[in-house]
Amino acid sequence: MLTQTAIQRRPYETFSHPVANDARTAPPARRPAADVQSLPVCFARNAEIFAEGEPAGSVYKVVSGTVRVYKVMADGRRQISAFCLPGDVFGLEAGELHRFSAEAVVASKVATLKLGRLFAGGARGDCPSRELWQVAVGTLVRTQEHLLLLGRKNALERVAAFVIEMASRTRHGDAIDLPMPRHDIADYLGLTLETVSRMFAELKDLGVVRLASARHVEVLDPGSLRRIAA
Amino acid sequence: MLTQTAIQRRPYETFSHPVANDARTAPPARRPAADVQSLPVCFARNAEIFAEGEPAGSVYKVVSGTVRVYKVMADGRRQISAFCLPGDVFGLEAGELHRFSAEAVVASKVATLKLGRLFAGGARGDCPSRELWQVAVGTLVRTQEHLLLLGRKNALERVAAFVIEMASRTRHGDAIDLPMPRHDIADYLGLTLETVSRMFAELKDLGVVRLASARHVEVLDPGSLRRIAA
DNA sequence: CGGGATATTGACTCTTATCAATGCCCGTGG
DNA sequence: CCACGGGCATTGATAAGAGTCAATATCCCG
Repeated sequence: MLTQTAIQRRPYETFSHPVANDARTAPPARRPAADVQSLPVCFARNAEIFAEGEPAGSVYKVVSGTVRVYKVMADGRRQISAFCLPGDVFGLEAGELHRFSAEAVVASKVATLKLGRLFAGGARGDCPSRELWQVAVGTLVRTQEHLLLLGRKNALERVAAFVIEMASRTRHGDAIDLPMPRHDIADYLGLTLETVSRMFAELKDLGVVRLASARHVEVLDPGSLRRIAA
Repeated sequence: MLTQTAIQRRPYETFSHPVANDARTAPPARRPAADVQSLPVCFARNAEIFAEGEPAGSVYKVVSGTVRVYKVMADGRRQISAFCLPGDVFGLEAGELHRFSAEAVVASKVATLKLGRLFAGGARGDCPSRELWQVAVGTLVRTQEHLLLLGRKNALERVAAFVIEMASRTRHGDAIDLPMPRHDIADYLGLTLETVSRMFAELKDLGVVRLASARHVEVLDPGSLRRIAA
């Protein structure tokens, strides 16, 4: 069932309170990343920079070292969405909360930039409109969600997730009318059309959906479906 | 070698010149999507809305129907990055050219929005700064690139692509110093650490790289490496 | 020099791809 | 109205790629 690798152990010395160690200037701040602005902070190897679910309000720029940005599934499967090298910025979020976690891969210096300062109150030059920003950030969120699916979910989970996604976006009660052929679904989910077909059959056998026809799916058991999609 | 499905045939009735058919108002425009602004245009099933490599200068909003946004590899493997339903916006690009193609899945109406209008010359409310915009769009581009890798590339191709990515981002001649362990690489590439290790061994056996140690990779044959990464 | 984390390698399993046959659905034309 | 045909989908048999489990091997770092 769980095809892909799960993280066996994670006995990292989780330094949840990284310590500034640029000894010349830094006071012994606690949680400096969240408060200080634009002052590079050091993180030890494997130290957490921020975690999924924490309030977001800054972005971070790697000054030296390497950072991994990742997401972990309930059962421990992990998908790293990016490695950030010096100069890279990470931690940008669409909403109020971090949707990813970030850790230093090796001892790294990271500068923090308060988001408020990055929104130009009045424009200098042309900056994107609020709507355009929403579009870009929304696309980013969806794409990142899809990364986890493609990197770490098995065929059944992918198809279940797809059904959920389509159901949530085309609300007609719990009957979905798929506009696309199996081939397209396969190319979206990184599978073959035969596998997609088989997984639909399996969801049907499990009593989770009913297939009036190939394009017409009825969700019978949303709870199980959500559980399967992981 | 080529694990994933390639598109067997694509005998779509490529309507490269979709025709506006809202008969009340529309003149018989040619290539209306690129010129008209904000006037919904109809696309037939499987009609091309834009193609990879074409100049980009607008974004598109689905009014009715469904659109697939995708990328095709040289050998025909295709990764759909998104299905766009009514209300969704697509076609936003970081640079001058479209990096994806878009087609109507079923007969669809699409509104075109010139990008110029979406950059607020003077700000109403706060809009993101140019830098922040660059960060968001850059992250988006990288994430989308990664989608193709995770959805459609096999293990050897993924590792080869990873080596290329790291080489291009950490320029020290052609010797790379990987800061992360195999486990992290695996979780980035959607593989297991054993498979990553084996693929490095294979690249070595092929004479494409040299492994001074696990963390120290030397690219011997960039051409082959690029060819393998697909 | 020793020890723990990290990496490699091997044997085997399992999921998913591949190849191929058949079935279904729907529009079209006799 | 029914038969035909073509695209699409399902199902089966088999193969291949990647995962799993397990046994070393190597590399740091103290």
